[in-house]
Amino acid sequence: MSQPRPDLAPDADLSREEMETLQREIADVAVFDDAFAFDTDALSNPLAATSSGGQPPVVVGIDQSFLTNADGDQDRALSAVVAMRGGEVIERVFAVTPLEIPYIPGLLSFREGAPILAALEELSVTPDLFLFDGSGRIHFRQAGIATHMGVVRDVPSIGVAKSLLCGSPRGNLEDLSEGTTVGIESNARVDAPDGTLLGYAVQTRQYESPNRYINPLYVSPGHRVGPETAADIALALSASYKLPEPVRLADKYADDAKTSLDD
DNA sequence: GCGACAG
DNA sequence: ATCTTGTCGC
Repeated sequence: MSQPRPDLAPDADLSREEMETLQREIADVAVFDDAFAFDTDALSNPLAATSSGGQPPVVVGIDQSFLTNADGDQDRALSAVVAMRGGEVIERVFAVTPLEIPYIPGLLSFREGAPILAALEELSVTPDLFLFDGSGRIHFRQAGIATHMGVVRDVPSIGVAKSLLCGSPRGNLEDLSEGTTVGIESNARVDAPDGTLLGYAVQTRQYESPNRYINPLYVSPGHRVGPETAADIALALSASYKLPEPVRLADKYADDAKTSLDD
């Protein structure tokens, strides 16, 4: 059984090359297959009494917003964490930490990892699953923020991104019907054999009629979850909105908490 | 050199 | 991510 790896936590003081080396190490220990004990069917059902007789699993959604100083510069990141069980919110916490580095595609976890880990420390319930706003295995070095955080805490995790960082869709992504998934495989930009399945484009919501259509989500394994299960869970946790509820609520909480701070 | 690029 | 009104469609 794997263990938490606090030694692999993101360090914003590392050189860019060291960050990339750390990401390859993280991808190496990450598990991109189902390796969890909770009951997937009980994720969104409030009354689900699991086969083992316990409570439904605790799903935690995580998202960030940014705070500005007097000069108008973004100087702090706010991480919002929303814990849900059986479709209901059971706890919310957030943490603010100073921003050390700018946003660099592929190095997001080194910018946002500190506030996330700090916020997770505040959580009193024990998470069974993390849902991140960002990529997991769909990443140049197969170590997006969902993978990085999942490995450090050794908690099953899934990356839910609104746009595609890298990789190639195995089919057309325009105007997919609700519930449809399209595989995303590695290409030359990804540190994996070409054709490796990295995740799925997932159409959680779609308009009924013509003209406009909603873009899919890009769901990928973070840690201890396989690509199919990750896509299934994203669909199961999406209600009336495009984003799965835990992520959508974390997104809103990050915004509300930010507003309540610099009011 | 040129293009791509989560949040 | 963030800055932001109106506006198209159900």
